[in-house]
Amino acid sequence: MDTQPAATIDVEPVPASIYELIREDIISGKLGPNERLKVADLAERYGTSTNPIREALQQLRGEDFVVMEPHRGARVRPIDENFVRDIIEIAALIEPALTRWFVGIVTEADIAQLEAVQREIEELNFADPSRHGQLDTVFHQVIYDRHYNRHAADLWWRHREVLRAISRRFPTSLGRRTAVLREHRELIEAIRAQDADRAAAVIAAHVEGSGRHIIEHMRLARATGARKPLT
Amino acid sequence: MDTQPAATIDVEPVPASIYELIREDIISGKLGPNERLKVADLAERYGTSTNPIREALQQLRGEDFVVMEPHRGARVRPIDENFVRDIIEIAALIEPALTRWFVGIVTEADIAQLEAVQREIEELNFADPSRHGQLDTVFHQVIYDRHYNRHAADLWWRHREVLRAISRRFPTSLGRRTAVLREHRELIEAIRAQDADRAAAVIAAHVEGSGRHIIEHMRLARATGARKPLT
DNA sequence: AATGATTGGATCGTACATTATTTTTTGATT
DNA sequence: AATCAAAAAATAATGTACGATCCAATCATT
Repeated sequence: MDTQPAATIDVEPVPASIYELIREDIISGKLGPNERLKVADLAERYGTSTNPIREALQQLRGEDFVVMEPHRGARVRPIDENFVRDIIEIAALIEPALTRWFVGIVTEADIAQLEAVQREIEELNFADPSRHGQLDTVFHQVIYDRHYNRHAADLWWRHREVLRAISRRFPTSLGRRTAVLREHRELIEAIRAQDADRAAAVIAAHVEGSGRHIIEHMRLARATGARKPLT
Repeated sequence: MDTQPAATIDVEPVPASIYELIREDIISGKLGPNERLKVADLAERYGTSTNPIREALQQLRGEDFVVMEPHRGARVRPIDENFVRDIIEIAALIEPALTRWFVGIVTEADIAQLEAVQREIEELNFADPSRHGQLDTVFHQVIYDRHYNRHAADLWWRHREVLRAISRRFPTSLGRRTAVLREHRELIEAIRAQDADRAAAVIAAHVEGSGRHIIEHMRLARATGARKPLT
C-alpha cells in the first residue's frame, strides 16, 4: 500500500475495488465486529462473483482487517477500543522517530508548506470534518512522506486511514480542536527551532491526545447505542 | 497471523499452504528481488490451479511481500538491505517498549523460563544454527507474547520471521555470538533488578546489533556472489 | 516517428468437484 | 418418554477448469 503523493490534495476518495469497498465497510462498522464474511453473501452484496471476493478477503487478511480460520471462513476483526489503543501505541512510538528525522532534513520550503496547510486548517476551523481530516492528513504527510523508511511511513499511513475512518463517525470536541491547533503550531515552532526533542515530544502528545479522544468517543457510542453482539 | 504459544518448542515448521511456500521462497531468495510472479507459472511450479495462487499473492500483497500494479501483475518486493534496515528500525522502537512493559509484570516463573531457555542456548552454543534460531525466538517470545498489544506483538513476530529466514543463509560471526549471549544475560539481569530503562536499552542495542550483523552479511553476499539483476 | 494490429497475461465470471464443518435427523439406551 | 451418540444432510470453504474481456507492451505497417 503506497502512500499518496504529498503535493496533490485529492478529493474524498470513492472506493473503487471490491477490496476497498469491503475494507470501508469494516472500518465504518457496516460490517460489524466478528461478523462472518461468507463469500457467497458478499458476492451478492457487491454484485460480483466469488473470485474477486475471495481475493479481497485474502488481502484484508494480510492487512489484519479480517481473521480467517481454515475451512471456517473469514470474520471481521473487531475495530474496537483495544484495536485503536494498540495502533495508537505503535504510532506513538513511530511518529516521534519519523518527526525527529524530519527535523534534520527540513528545508525552508517544507516549513512554508506546513504553514500553508496549517493556515488552511485554521481557516476551515473544523467547519467541514471530512475536509479537515484530509488537511490534517496532508499536514503529517509532509513530515513523514519523504522518510527513507517506507515501511514505517506506510505503517503510519495504514494506521492513519483507520483512525480517519473512525473519526468520521463523530464530531471533534471543542477541547480537542484547540489542542490540535495548538499542537500543530507548536510542532512547526519546534521544527523551525531545530529542536528535535521538543518536536518528538509534541508529536507524541499529539498522537496520544488524538487516541484518547477517539477511544473516548467510541466508549460513549458503545454505551449509548447498544450494538448487537456477535452473530 | 497469530503467534505460536510460547510453551511449545515446535520443530522446524514445514510450509503447508501455497501462501507459506511462496513467502518462504521470497524470503529465502529463491524468488529473486523484483521477479515477476506470473500466476500461470506459479500454478505450475506449486502444482495447483491459478485461483489459490492469486489468493496467496493477495495475502502476500497485504503483508507487503509482494507489490502489484493493476493489470501488470505481481512482483517480489526486494528483501534487501534497505528492507532489513527498515524493519530493524521499527523493531528498535517497538521491542524496548514491549520489554519495558514486561519488566512491570514479570514473575519469578517468567524469569526462570528465560533462564532455562538461555541455558539451552548457551549449551547449544550455536552448534545447530536452525535450533539456535528457534531458541532465540522463544527467548524473546517469552517477553513479548503476553503483551496486551497484539498488534505490536504480531508486528514483532512478522519481522522476526523475516530476519530468521535471512539469517539462515549465513553463519553467526564469533563476535556476534558472544554479544548475543552477553546481551541476553544482561537483559535477564536488568529484568530481575526491575530496571526497565536498562532492559529497554539492552534490547535496543540487541536489535541494532542483530540488524547490523545481518546487513553486513547481506552486503558481503551481494558483493561476492553477484546476483542476476531484475528480469 | 506515428498509427494500428497482435499478443501475453492479468482480471473477472461462471460452473462444478471436493472437502471440512455445522446442523439435523435418526436410533439405541436408560 | 427423555437423553445422548452416531449417522446423514446441509452449509460453506476450498480447489479446479475454462472462457471472456480488458489492458499494456510489442511488433508491423505506413
